[in-house]
Parts: sequence; C-alpha cells; structure tokens
Amino acid sequence: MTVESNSTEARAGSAMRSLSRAIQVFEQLQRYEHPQRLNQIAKDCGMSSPTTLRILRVLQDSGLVSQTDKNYRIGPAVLPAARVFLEADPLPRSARPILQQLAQNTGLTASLYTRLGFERVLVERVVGAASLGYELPQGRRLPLTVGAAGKILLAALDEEQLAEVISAAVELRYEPVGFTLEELRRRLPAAGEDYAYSEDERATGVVSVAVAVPSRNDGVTESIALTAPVHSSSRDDLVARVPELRHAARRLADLLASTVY
Amino acid sequence: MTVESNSTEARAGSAMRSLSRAIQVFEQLQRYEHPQRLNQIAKDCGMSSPTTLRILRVLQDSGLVSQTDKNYRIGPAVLPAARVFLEADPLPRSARPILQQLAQNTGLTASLYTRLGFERVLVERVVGAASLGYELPQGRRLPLTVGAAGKILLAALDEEQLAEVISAAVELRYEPVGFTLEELRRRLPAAGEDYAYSEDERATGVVSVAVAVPSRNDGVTESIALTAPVHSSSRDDLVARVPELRHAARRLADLLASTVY
DNA sequence: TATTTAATTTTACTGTATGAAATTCCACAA
DNA sequence: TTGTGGAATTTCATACAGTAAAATTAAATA
Repeated sequence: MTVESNSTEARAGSAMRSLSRAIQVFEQLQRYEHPQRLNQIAKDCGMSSPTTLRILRVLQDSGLVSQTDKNYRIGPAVLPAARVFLEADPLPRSARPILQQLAQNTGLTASLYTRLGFERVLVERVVGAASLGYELPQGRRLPLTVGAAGKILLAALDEEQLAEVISAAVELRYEPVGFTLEELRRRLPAAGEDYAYSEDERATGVVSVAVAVPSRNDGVTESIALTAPVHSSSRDDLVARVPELRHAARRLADLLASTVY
Repeated sequence: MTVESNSTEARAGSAMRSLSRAIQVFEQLQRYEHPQRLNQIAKDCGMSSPTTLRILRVLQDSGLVSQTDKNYRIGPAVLPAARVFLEADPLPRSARPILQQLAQNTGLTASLYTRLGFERVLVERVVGAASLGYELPQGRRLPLTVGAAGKILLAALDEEQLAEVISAAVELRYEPVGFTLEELRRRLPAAGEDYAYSEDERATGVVSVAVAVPSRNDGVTESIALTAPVHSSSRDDLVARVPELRHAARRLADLLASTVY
C-alpha cells in the first residue's frame, strides 16, 4: 500500500520529513469542503495524531491555519502571500497587459494558466466583451486532462508521464476509474498541432483554444487560452485566433526571459 | 499566556524547528521587494546556507516558492490557498454581505481587517459610491499603529502588550526608532470609547472610523472600518456612523459564532 | 452518571535536521 | 583560454528534534 501518494512527490533524498509532512497537511486542508478535525486530517495524511497536531499548531502560530473549536482550516496568512505573488511575480505581471490586449482584440476572455503538480491554476484572466455566463476565480485549481488550457500542457509529455497524469487525475476525481491513455490521447492535440481545443469540456456552453507558453528550461508549465460562449463562436472562429495566441505566448515568454531583478 | 514574542521566533517548547524555520523563510520571502539569492535569505533568516537551501527546495517542490536562475521568490501555490480561504472561511464569507450593506447605506468604503502577528490584513472590502482615489488590494499587510482599523485592535491591550507592538512596529519600519508608548496612546481611542478614528494617518486624504468585532475567545482580532475621502466627510459625519458600524460588527460576530460545519 | 471517543501530554527511542568543511559551479577578469 | 573569488551545493559526523505508543485528560453521547 503505497499511501504515500502526496502531491509533494517523494523525491530522491526524502529530505525534510517534518516539513514535507507539514506541506502535506497544508495541502490536505485545501482539499476539504469544510474544516476538519485532527483525527480526520491525520488519517487522510497517513500520519499519527500527535504529529499532525504539532504541525497544525506551528502552522497556526503563523496564521497559515486557523481553528475554531476542534476544526482546522486554511488561515488568513495565505492572503498576503497571494497578494505578494500577484504584485511581484513576473508571470502575472507580464501576462496582465498581454491578456488585456488579447481580450481587447478578440472580444473574448483571455486567461493564463500555470501547471501546479497535476493540476493547473488560473493565474490571471481578462474578461472579454462576450461574457461567459459564469465566473472562474483567480487561483482555482483545475484538471490538466480537461479543457484546452489543460490539455495543451500535456501535449509534449511522453507515455510514462501521461500515465502519471492519468493516475493523478483519477486520484483527484477529475477522471473516472479506468480512464485510459487512449481516451486521453483522443482529446489531446494531434501531432504537429501546437494548440488545443475544447468544447463543452470542462464547462458546458463554453469553447476555448489554448497554446503553450514556450520555455527553454524544463517542460511547458504555462498556457494561454481564449474562451467564448459556445453559441457565439464556432470552432473555426477560435482556431482563426491561434496565430494571435501564438504571438501573445511568444511575447510573454520573451518578457519572462528578459525579466531582470 | 503571553503573546508569542515574534511569529517567526523560537517559542517556549521550540517545537518543530525545521518547520518553524521554513515558515520563517516563507515569510521573509514575502518581505523582499525583489527575488533574493540563497545566501541573502540565509543571512536574513539567521541560518546556514545548506539549511536554507534544503528548505527552499522542499517549498519549491510544492510550488510555494519558485526560482529563476539563483533567485527565489513566492510561488504560485499560494494562489489556490488564498482562493480556498476566501471561498470557504467564515470570516470573509460572512463579512461580504455585511460590508455590502454598510457600503450601500453609507456610500462609503467598508472594510474588514484581521490581525496577523503584529500587522493587520485587509480581508474583504466593498467600495462605496464615494471613491477613495486609491486602491487597496485584498491581502495587503498594514500596520497596527496607524489607521483607525489598526488602532482599534490595540484598544484592549495592556502596557506590556503595547510595548511589544511598538518594538515590532519599529522593527517593521512602520514607526521611527524611538517611538514611545505615549505617542501611541495619544492616537488610540480614549478610555470608554469603542471606536477609533483616523485622518490623513495611514493614507493621506482619507478619513476613517473603525470598531472591533467582538469575540468571546481570545483578544480582539478583527475590525470593521468605514473610509471616506477627507473632503467629502467630516469627523462628525463618520462618528455618526459608529452605531451602524457597531451593529454590523455585532452581526458579524453573531454570524461567526453560529457558523456550524 | 457511565461510556465512548477524540484530543492532548508524556516518554523513550530513533532517525533526521544541522552546520562545518570540502567540493563544485559560475561569473568575471586577465 | 585560464585564473580567481564568491556563491551554491554536497558530504558527513553529531546532536538533537521529531516520532508514535501509551497514558492521561477532556469532551461528547447515552
């Protein structure tokens, strides 16, 4: 039973056990719908109650966790951290004007996602003239296997990596048990295509295209998407925007690469 | 039980040293204007480079820290955490409609702050009809010693606690070296007053009143404020709103107390 | 009040975090 | 290109901090 299925991924040296466990607790708390009690958290993280309690206490001292009665949840200290990220990090900073321009030119909603573990996170979004009819808030975790902006992040992965993605997606309840590589492959962009398309996939009534933001370092971790209500845009309409998207992605990559501190 | 000397300092039992240090690194990264290199971070946190490096690596694995070249900064994983907090925590959730109503009735900007260590954080804000002429983003850290919403959080503290607040405020560069208890006392509400007032204090051109959100547990940690441009509201105008504020604070306290999971 | 379950503290043990020192890496200069 | 200094990283012996079992206390439930 390898219950060690933590999103912090057991790496080589298994360094900093207590810190890794604390992060595991912190992440677990984010997955709950409601605050949870000590024993539940301990069980879900696969560690003993005393250990979990001590971790929670330290996190609580810094405001990263808060407690009412016997229930623990994410605390207010995450708010300033996110603020710092949004104001200082080159990714959202650089993306803002670019998404702005995309939304302006296309009338569609322009979004920037980044990969985080086996999910993607909406980092920045500029809503276009054509409303989507629903709100997707900054910072929301979304699947990689569903939606154009997720799938394009998988385009460059090999078989082994995709297998990991699939088992994680099942674990996270994004995909049903038994979800196969073939099913996933069918959704992903065909060989040679540098963009992904989705229709009624992650959200119903919504179509979108996405391209990857090039990065010379490790694999692709960011994507830019254009999204529209399904009744207002055809597939061809969206695909016609791909060159524009490509250009935006390239511009963002250049900006990121040239950021000097 | 005395308030911990410093959220990042070694406490009585000195429990979880590595975790405490990791949090210290995480907080330090939030204080930098720009990404910093390993040795700088290590020095600022008062620990060795190898230790700091190991901590940074673990934080990086979870996305709480990111790195470009040799520079470390806060990573994108804080975004989903903040999202969870804003969507699930009873504090912002309960406050939203109450602030909404306050802003509606008064035409002013209504804000909810929570104390975090020796600072306060803007948790939720509803902008009123009368614009303030500046933006204050959710999650920003602000001083306790300046501004109505900060000062009201200090109203119930004793001499010893105020001394701590002062030395922390100096440490954080919110107050000049040599800032005295008498100077602070002069700003704080007089005995018997349950509200604080500020004019051109934290932000110029802005006046505000604030009341504390009652809490039966430990000391007060939340405050609600009404803010207006200085040219549009007199002190009396604002103080006339105090009963309304009191009512809102009471309502919020009741909501929080009755929240069931 | 009795009974059960969860939270917390204690304790003895074990493994992990630690920093000095050594080594490698890297930027810049010669 | 090679040399040089500073920074990052790895190694490693040691001390100490984190661990879980068991005990204790508190809090639900009947």
